Amino acid sequence: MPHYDKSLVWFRRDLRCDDHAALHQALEASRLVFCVFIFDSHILDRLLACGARADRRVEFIHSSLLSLDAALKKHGGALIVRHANPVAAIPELARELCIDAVFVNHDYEPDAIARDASVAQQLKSGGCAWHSYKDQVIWEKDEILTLSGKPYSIYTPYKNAWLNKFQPAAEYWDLSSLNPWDIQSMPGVLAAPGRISPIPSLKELGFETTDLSGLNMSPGMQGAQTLLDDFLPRMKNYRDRRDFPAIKGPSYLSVHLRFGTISIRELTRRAMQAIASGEGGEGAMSWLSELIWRDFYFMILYHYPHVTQHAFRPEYDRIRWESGPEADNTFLAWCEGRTGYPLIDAAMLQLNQTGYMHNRLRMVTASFLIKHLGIDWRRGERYFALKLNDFDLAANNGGWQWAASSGCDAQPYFRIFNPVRQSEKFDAEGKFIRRYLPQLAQLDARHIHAPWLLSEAERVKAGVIYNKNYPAPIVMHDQARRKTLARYAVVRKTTVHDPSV
DNA sequence: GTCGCATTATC
DNA sequence: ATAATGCGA
Repeated sequence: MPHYDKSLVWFRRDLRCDDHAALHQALEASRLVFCVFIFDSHILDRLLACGARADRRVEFIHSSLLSLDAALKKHGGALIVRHANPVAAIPELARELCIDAVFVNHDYEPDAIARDASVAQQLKSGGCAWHSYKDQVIWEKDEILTLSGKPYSIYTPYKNAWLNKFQPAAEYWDLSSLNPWDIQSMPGVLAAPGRISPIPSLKELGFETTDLSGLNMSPGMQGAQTLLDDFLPRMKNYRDRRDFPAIKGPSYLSVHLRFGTISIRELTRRAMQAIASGEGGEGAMSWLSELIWRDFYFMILYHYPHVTQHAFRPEYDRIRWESGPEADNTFLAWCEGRTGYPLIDAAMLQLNQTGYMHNRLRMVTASFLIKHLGIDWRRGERYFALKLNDFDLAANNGGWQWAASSGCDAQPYFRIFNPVRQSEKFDAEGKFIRRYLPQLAQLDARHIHAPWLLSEAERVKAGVIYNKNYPAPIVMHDQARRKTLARYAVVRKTTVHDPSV
């Protein structure tokens, strides 16, 4: 690595200044280090085109940038923030500041890879170096391969290989590869340009403030640390509590992992230390496994970028999904939580009202859209992308393809979640349902999962009136199940012989 | 080639 | 009990 006079760290989905690979490397190799974030005008325009002037994610980023800027200022630096097309703006800024090298962390999304390639090419032709580092995953793209040198497509062997990548040590694993990237005691110095324009306000970006604070969502590194501190004592219970939407089982850190306001190495270290010390119970391994799924889906997206458009398994693109006005209506009913299945509707209301949906419910609602309403999983994927605060292309796509049975290591196509069984199992008392559907609150725990099983008189007695305050079920499970099995028959390689013949 | 096995179930 | 299929060693 040559030594540079002036470098630029381009922040993207890594909005923190601790344990930051690119920032560390820049400070290692440069005399002065400038920092920049670009609000990508393409992305913001697309959000505004959807009418989303109030987007929690834009506010989350904006607020996280203010804290990042404040933290950088404490060390003599500052965050340059611009609203532009980064493909033009980064080379431009590099020229303005006479930058010798730009440092970033790898991004694995197809569009981001193309964007980075274009920026890197321009910089290089202008005599500026480009350095990109692994930061947002533990083991990336080509670090975990099968014995034949190919990427894994089945999670369990991938996970085993992922774990085995850590050398054994006296304390279980050698975790030195998870040590934080040092920022504090580096040779390089953070710098701020002489004339720096203030960070644009949300309003100047074309957006409005949202209900982030009302939702008790704290952006920035501090917000992430608060959540982590809250989760650490609960980690050992994670496996046993994670599946119940009415209780506080998960860490709620996904949005911070999305924007990099916390380091994946810190979380992984915490989990693996808890496992090694024996204090993590079953929960720590179960939580670590979720972090490994995250690496897995980044790896899949990198190697198989076609998954953003097509099924991972091509034969699943042969499926004929429901389309036309009637399908549009059922899709809208699903979006708005009007399916008549209380758990589904409560989950969709949680998503619509808070931008969050419990993981168990992401599976149940996805399965319902695909396998009860017969609607193309891509439509559901797009809706989640629009609504989820923690939306991440790799994980969202992986999850939807899993539910559609079309992905790598997906659930088998003939496995169709029964929304009532799921409701009875994971919200037995109906506590979560009642939180979002107060009109069902008077139904007792036995009937709240399937109100249509009550007589009309009993429903009315509990204050539930069809087409007035709650809809009749949009589809019946048995019928939908049979229809879906028929729909999925096109993916079968063999024909089943009728045993009676 | 062969064999064990596969996140989150359902009836 | 089920009821597939192909991955990965």
